[in-house]
Amino acid sequence: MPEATPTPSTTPPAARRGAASAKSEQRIRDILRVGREVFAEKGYEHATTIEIAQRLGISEATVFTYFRGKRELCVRVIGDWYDEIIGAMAAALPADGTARAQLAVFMHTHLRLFLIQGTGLCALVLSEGRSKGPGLGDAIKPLQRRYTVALMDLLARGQQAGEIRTDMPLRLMRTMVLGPMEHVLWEAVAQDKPIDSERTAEALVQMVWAAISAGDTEVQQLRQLRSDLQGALTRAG
Amino acid sequence: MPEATPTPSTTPPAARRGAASAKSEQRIRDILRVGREVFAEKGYEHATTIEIAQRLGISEATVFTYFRGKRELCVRVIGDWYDEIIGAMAAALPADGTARAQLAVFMHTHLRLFLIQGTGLCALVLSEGRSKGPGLGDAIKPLQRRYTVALMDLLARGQQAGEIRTDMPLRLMRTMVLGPMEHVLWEAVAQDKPIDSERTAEALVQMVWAAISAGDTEVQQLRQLRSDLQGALTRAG
Amino acid sequence: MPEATPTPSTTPPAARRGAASAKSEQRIRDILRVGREVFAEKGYEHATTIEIAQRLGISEATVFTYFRGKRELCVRVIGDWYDEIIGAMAAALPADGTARAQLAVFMHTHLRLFLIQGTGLCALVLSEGRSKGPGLGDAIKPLQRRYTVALMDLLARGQQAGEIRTDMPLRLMRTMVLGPMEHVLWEAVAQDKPIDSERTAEALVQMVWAAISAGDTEVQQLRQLRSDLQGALTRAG
Amino acid sequence: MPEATPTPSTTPPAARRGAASAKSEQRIRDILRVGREVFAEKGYEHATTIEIAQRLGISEATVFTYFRGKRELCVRVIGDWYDEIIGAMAAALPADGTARAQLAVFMHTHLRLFLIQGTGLCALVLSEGRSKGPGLGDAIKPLQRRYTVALMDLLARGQQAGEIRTDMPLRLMRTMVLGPMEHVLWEAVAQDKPIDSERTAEALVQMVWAAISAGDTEVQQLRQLRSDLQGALTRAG
DNA sequence: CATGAATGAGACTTCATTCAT
DNA sequence: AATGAATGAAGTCTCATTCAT
Repeated sequence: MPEATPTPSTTPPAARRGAASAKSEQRIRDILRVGREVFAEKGYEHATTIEIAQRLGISEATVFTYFRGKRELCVRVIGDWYDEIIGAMAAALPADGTARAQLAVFMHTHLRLFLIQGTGLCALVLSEGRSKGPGLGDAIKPLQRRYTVALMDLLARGQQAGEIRTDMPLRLMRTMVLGPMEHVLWEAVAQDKPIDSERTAEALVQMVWAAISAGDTEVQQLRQLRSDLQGALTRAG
Repeated sequence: MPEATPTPSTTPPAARRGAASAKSEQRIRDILRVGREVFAEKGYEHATTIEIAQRLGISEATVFTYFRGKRELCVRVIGDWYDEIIGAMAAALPADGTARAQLAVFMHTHLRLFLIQGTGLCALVLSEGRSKGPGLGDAIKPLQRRYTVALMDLLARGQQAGEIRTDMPLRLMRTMVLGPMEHVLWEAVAQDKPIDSERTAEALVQMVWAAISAGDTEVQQLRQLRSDLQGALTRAG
Repeated sequence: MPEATPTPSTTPPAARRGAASAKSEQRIRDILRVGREVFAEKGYEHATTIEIAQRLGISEATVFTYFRGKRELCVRVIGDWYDEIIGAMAAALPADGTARAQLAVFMHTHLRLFLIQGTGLCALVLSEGRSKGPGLGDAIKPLQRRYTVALMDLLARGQQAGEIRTDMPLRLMRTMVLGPMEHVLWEAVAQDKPIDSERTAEALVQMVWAAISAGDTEVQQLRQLRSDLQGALTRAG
Repeated sequence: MPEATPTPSTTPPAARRGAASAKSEQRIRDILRVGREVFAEKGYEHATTIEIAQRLGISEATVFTYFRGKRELCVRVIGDWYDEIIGAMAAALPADGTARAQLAVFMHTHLRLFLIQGTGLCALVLSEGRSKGPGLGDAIKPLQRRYTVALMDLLARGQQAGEIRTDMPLRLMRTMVLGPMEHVLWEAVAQDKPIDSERTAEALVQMVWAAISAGDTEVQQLRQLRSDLQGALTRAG
C-alpha cells in the first residue's frame, strides 16, 4: 500500500517518462527492498551503494538511474517504512474502546512492528534522526510527526473521556509512552538479544497506564494538591 | 574531579609520552575539549581529525602525538564525559531519604547534566552506542552500565523499603525512568530548542513515580501529606 | 602464456569486477606492466601507488578499482613474473638428456630470464623475500619453491643416473647451483653493468658441475670425449 | 677495534667539539649498538628512530644530536659491522698454508660471522645493497669490496701456487665462493631456522674446492680440451 | 647536552557519483 | 534501460626531522 503511492518527491534523474513501466517499478521496489536491508544492517554511514547493487546483482550505476543518490534512496527507504507502520498501526487500532485498551493495542503493535523489521531500521531512524548538515533529519522528522499523530489523538480522546489525567501536557505523556519503548528497543539493538515483545509490552502498558491514567477522583485531587504545593514551594525558593 | 584521575587507558602512540608535563597535559586537555565539541556537533563519522586540529590552530599530526587515533580520542572524550556525570550524580544523590526523593534527585540531575553539556554528546553516545564493527559500542557499554548502577541501586532499595512495586522486573523499571528522559532529550536535540529542565523533570518524576511506586503507598503518602498540610495550616493560624 | 591463466587470486576490491571485458583486461595488464616497472625500480616500500597511476596517466583510484591494494598488486606482479619464468624454464628444459646437459640448460636459461626482465624484479624478490610482518614473504616463498622444483628434480635424476655425487644433500647442491647465479645477478644489479649471460653461464656451469658431479664419472666422460674426438678426427682424415 | 676508529665521515651536526668526551662516546656506542639491533630486526625501512630511542630510554632528538639522520646512523651501523668482520677475518686467516686450507678457514669464518650476529644484519646488507635513489647502496658497496679483498688475494695466491685453476676469471671464482654462502644464509633468514654453520661450511668447502681447484694435470688438460671444443662449436653456430 | 613538543610531507585507501556507450 | 569504467575529494595515520629551552 505504501509503495503504491510513488511519492514523486524523489524525481529520478532519467526516469522522466510519464508513466513508469512495470519493469522499472519492479526495479525500484527491488532497490528499496535491498536498500532497506543494507541501511538497517549497517546504518547510513556504513552502508554503501555498491553493496546494495551487488546484493541485487546489478550495476552500481543502475541505482543512480532510479535514485538521485544515496541520501535520496535512504529517505525513500525510511519513508516507505513509515508508511508501512503508519498503515499497520491504523489498521490495528480499534476505532473505539477505552483509552486504556487503545493504548495497549498501540504499544503492543509498536513493539511488534519495530522488532519485526529487525531493529536495524529502528536504529537507523533513531541514529540518523539528527546529523545536522544536510542529513536525513529534515526528511525524517515530518514522518515521525505523522506517526505520532495517532498516539496524540488517542491520548486526547482519553483525556476527554476522563480516563487520562489532565494535569500533564499531552507532549509529556506522549514521551511517557514512546520513551520507554524506544529504550527497550535500544537495549535490544545494543545487546542483539531479541526480547519477548508481548510480555514486555504488557508490562510496559501497566506501568505507563499507572503513569498517565486519571486514577480515582480522590487520588487525582490529592495529586493536584501535591503538585500545587510543590509549585508554590519552588516559586517561594 | 573526574579528569583528576588520568585513566591511562589511552596510551599515546607507541607510548611516546612518558611523564606528562604541564604543557603536554594542557595540550591533552585542549584536544579533549575541542574533540568533545567537534564530536558533539558532528557525530563520530562526520567529525574529522583535521577539524579538531584546525580549531586549535595546531597540526593534525599533533593530535596523533597525544592520541593513538580518532577512535581512541573519541573513546576518551566519552569516557571523560561519563566520569563527569557519574561523579556529579554521585555528588548529587543523597545518601539516604525516601526512594521517591532520590528518584526525583536522579531525574532532575540527569536532565540537567545532559542538557548542560549540550545535547551533542548525548546524541553521540546514543548514536554510536551500536555501530557493530570495531566501533565505539564496546567502549561505551561498560560506561553506560556503570552509570546506571546508581539508578538500579536506588530502585532496589526502594523495593526493599516497600516504596517501589515488586511486581515488575528492575530492568523494566529502569527503562521507565531512563526511557522518557532520553526521549525528551532527543526531542530537544532534534528541535534544537532548549527545554525547561526543572519543570520537565518534575512532571516526569510525578508520572514515573506513579508508574513504579507501590501504589497503595502513594495514596497513603498523599493522605499523609494532606493531613500534615492541614495540621500545618491549623498551627499557622 | 602465464597471464593467459588469470589466476583469480587477486579478487578486485569487493569483487567489483564481474566478467573481465576486453577493456578491463587491458587495464589490468597495463597496471601490472607499469607496476612491475615501478616495483622493480623502487622496491616495495619506495614504490607508490600514485606513481604507478601517473605513469599510466590514470587516477590513483583506478588502480584500486582493479587491485585491492598495493600489496595485492605487488603479489600479483611477482606471481605473474614467476609464472613466466617457470613456464619459460619448463619450455626450455629438455625432457631427457644427461644431467649435465640439463643443468647447462637450466643455468643458461636462468641467467637469461633474470637478466632479460631487468634485475629489478630479481632484487624485489630477493629483498622482500623476508620482511617479517604481513609482508610479501609469505606470498613469495611458495613461488620460489615451485620454481626450484625443476632444479631439484634434475639433480635427483642426475644422482640416480650416477652422474651427480650422492655424498652431499640435495639442498646444498641446489645452493651450489643457485647461489653463484644469484651472486652474479646481484653484481650486475649493483653495478648496473650488463653481463654476458652466455659466457658467464658457461663458465659457471663448468665450475658448478665440477662441484657436484660424481667426479670419477667426469674423468671418464672426459676421456671418452677425447677418445671420441680423436676418432672423429681420424675419420675426418 | 672497529669502533676505535671513529671514522669522521659521519660528522654529527652538533658534536663539533674537537675531542669527544668519554660520555658522548658512550652515547654513540649505545646508539650504534641498539641501532644495530633494530635495523637487524626490522630492516631499514621498518626500523624507526623512535624505537631505537625508546630501547635506550632516551629521547628521539638525542639520536639526532649524534647522527645526522636515520640513513647516516644506518651507514655507521653497517660500517662498524663490516669493520668487525673484516678484522675478525684478518685475524682468523692464517698468513700461510695451502690455498685450500685458507679457503676452508675463510668459508668457516664467513658463515660463523654472519650467523653469529643473527641473520638480521646479513639481510639488511643484502636487502639494502640496492635501493637506488639516495639509498644505502653507495655506502655499502665500498665496504663489500674491502671485505672481498682478502678472498681475492687468497684466490690469486692459490693460482700462482698452481692449486687453483687458471682457466676461469678470478671474479667468477669469487662468485663461486660467496654465492653459495649467501644463498645458504638467505635460506636461514627466510626460514628463521638456524643452520649448523660448521657442517654446512665443511660441505660447501668440499664442493667449492672441487669447482675451483686445478685438479690433476690430466683432468685439467682434458677440461681445457672440452672448453676449447665447446667454444669452437659455439663459434661455428 | 638532552629533550619535549610540534609538524610537513606524504602514503594508502574508500566511495558516491558521472558519463559514454 | 543498463552499465563498465573512471575519478575527485576526502580522510586517517606515520615518521623523520627541527628547534627552543
